[in-house]
Amino acid sequence: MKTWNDYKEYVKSVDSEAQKDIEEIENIASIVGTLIEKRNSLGLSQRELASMCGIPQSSVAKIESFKTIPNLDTLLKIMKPLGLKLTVSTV
Amino acid sequence: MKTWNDYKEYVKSVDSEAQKDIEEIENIASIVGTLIEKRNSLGLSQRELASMCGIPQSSVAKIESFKTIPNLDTLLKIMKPLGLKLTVSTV
DNA sequence: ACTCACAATAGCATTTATGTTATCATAAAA
DNA sequence: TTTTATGATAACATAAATGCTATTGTGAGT
Repeated sequence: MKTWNDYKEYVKSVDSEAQKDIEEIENIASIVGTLIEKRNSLGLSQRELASMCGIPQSSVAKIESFKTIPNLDTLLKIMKPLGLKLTVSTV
Repeated sequence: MKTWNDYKEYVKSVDSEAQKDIEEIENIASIVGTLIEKRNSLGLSQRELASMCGIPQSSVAKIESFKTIPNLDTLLKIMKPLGLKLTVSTV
């Protein structure tokens, strides 16, 4: 069983430019992962959350399952009822 | 001369559901505004920043002038060379 | 077995962001 | 006055997200 790190190292060995793409993927995964955890910790189903956001359940599912990368406005719509906010800070 | 707050109050008086839309707009404006300030403080032109991101200058301009709301991945591409990161936190 | 809630997915239309290239208006500098 | 750099914008094609509706597979509970 290969781990995510195994794939990461492989991709970087094949494509030296992959580093920043990988960082971006992990960044997105981290943000979306936080959404999922928060939704679960609040005991909300995708349908419930979606109706709070005013977006369809299918859109929530696509984002949570990494089928699509959300727009900033959609992301904020979802974060709002979860009590989450997006902050820009310096590295 | 009407201010942004004047328009805000007017819209809210006409549409009571407008509150969260307004918050979302201000949230996006805050994030994009930070990008603009940071780019300027670094003395970078849109063209220079765009080439660092691997995206066209027109895309940067459209986002900075609020012609489009960026995707999460595009936003992260732009933030990277500016030394900015996106953080999810609880309200 | 049956029901129920759930996440995932499918098909389709529509909207929107993105890429590409080029141009425009402006202001600053030569 | 004539470059030069800059941000904004235009037109078009393509890619992608979203909305809408419905369905599927799965697991929990009855």
